[in-house]
Amino acid sequence: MTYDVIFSAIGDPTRRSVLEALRHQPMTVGMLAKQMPVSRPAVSQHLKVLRNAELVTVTPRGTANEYALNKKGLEDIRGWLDGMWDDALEAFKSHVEQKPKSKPRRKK
Amino acid sequence: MTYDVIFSAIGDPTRRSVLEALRHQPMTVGMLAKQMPVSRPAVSQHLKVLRNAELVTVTPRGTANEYALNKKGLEDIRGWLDGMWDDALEAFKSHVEQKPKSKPRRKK
DNA sequence: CCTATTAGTAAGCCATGACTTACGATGTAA
DNA sequence: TTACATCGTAAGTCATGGCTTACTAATAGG
Repeated sequence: MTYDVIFSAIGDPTRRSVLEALRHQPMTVGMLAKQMPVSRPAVSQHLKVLRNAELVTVTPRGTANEYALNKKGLEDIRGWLDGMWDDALEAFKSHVEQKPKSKPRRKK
Repeated sequence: MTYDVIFSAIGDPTRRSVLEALRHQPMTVGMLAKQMPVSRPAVSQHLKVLRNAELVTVTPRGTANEYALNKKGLEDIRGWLDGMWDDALEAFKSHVEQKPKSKPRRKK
């Protein structure tokens, strides 16, 4: 697992739309494409990226492929976020006593 | 606030490096640039994006500009993540009884 | 079988954005 | 004031990646 793969995956708005469409129930590629502004192959390519980032899983059902959210990827994101928080809170605490700011700059 | 701005901001690996460098203590642009593989103007441009996403804050100190993490952006990310979880957990539960998968495809 | 449905891949186009160098603006200190 | 340090922005280059239109593969059903 690399954060690069995960964050570049959710960095794309179309892919986030896919994830949000899968929040309530699994869907096939065709169903997803039908409610999105891009073509089915485009959705297919996005799903490949999401699969690689372990953000979705696939289950073949006949000729259809059913995609669903994958907890793994979401947990990875949470892990990164928690790591940021822990250290950040420390940093915030040790900077409650702010040093004085310099005088404001003249506007151009 | 838009998730587009936030997620496209953290989608870039260099910008995530910046955030991680700021986890422990605030830093100036020069300090950040010194420990990164890109030029100072590049860092400056990234900081502009991070500022716009409310992921960092600036404090002028003389001619130097000190950047620090901004809780706001991190909280926004957590918000998105929590939203995904709530609905996703429901979906997971209602699919514990899996329908049978079709027979596997022949390999090409 | 033969056809229809569903989906992944290949190839190519094109916009977005990440980077560099050059420059201008601001604040500090002698 | 002059020189220096620090920074943001402008302009231009170039690679990345998201999209479309073919095309191919695989399964279900008559």
